[in-house]
Amino acid sequence: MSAFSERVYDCVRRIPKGRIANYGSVAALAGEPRAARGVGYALSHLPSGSDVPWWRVVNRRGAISTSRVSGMAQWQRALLESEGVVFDDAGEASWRRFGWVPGE
DNA sequence: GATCTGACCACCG
DNA sequence: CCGGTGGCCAGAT
Repeated sequence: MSAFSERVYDCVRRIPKGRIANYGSVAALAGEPRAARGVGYALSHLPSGSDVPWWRVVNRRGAISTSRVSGMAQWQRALLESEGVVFDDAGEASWRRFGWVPGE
């Protein structure tokens, strides 16, 4: 694994339960402010048995970005809702309430 | 080793 | 407000 991926996983592990973070923020914390794409890749190929709460990572609008992967969106949404995150009619979580601010 | 692709985002126009 | 473009990372062909 590259150092970047390691940092990404570490940052994602820091996300508190019931909170969400976006790819951009995670990338920034990992040292690459514009590497959101790399974050998506890293999370899409997570090592089996990893303790990384990937489901707490959503897109900039607070919506599920895993729609591209069949079945994933439903799964992720269920996990987040079980942690207390609420999605509105647009399928977006209230960033103001659940958004994780690094350093909190 | 070049090119494409993918759970994306910021920056212009 | 919407659309195009560039930029980042890692794996696949």
